[in-house]
Amino acid sequence: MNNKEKLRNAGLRPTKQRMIIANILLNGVNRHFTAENLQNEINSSGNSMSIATIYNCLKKFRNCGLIKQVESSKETAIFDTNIDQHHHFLDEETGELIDIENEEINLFKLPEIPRGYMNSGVEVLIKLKKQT
Amino acid sequence: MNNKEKLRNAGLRPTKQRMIIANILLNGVNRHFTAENLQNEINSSGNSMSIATIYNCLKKFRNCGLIKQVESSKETAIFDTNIDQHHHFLDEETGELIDIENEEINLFKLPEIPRGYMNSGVEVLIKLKKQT
DNA sequence: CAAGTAGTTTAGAACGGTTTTAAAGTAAAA
DNA sequence: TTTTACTTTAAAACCGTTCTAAACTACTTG
Repeated sequence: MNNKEKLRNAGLRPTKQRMIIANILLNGVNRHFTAENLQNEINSSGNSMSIATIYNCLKKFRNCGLIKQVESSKETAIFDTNIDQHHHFLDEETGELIDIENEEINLFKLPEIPRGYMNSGVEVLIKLKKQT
Repeated sequence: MNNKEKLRNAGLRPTKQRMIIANILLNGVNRHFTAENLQNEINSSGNSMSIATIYNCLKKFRNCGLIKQVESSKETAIFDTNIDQHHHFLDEETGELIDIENEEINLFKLPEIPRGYMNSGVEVLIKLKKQT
């Protein structure tokens, strides 16, 4: 399925701007990025786009499940093109994230989900520091 | 050990402001809170404190290990008086966090830590949504 | 195809949480 | 007591993100 179809399937109009972003992000190579990273990439490809549009687009993509947003206490929002359930290493010094495939972690025992709620995803974060 | 001693042990001068905050936070009852939550609490106890001081103090407390900061993609920083390794439920709608004791989750298999790094803490986040 | 309409993009302003600044104040050391 | 280093403060600055409202564009309907 091409990116135009992906957008349509997600209920999004394939505008020029969304196609530029989809072509950068949805090429099968997983990555982490911020809105600013993406704007730099758009600029250096000879295009340009308002930062507001980039945020709008990332929010729409996220709400449609085309990308994910990572839970991280960094000041800037970090997005992830890997939408499968998976986990992360976090380099606490640099903030860099490294993917951990779901199968690499085995959660043997989980607590009872509070009444009235359902589990909507489990994320494991392994914090790293430089070896001394 | 009283709070004055805790501050001294952590290498922090027990100033009036730090004592006010320590007395609120370090009373053995675990909780999550933001800088603003804390300021409201200080105000309603008849004291007052600059928001800059509150941030300074929370950062120092965190760096000394007296409190933790939670990994969360909320826009405001969330702190936690529970400094033991533990995990969280996250209500995705409200952002509310609920503690999960370390023993309630059993991580059966962990991935290999990247070369040159060491594991400095594992946090599991179980995202919750309202049952339909 | 033309006209209408609903959705989208934009620059710039506004926002909100956090950090910086620089001056005044305080704790500890000498 | 005097000195020194650290701390607090209000206000300004900062920075990532969202809002505004006007211009624009994709799609629908005739």
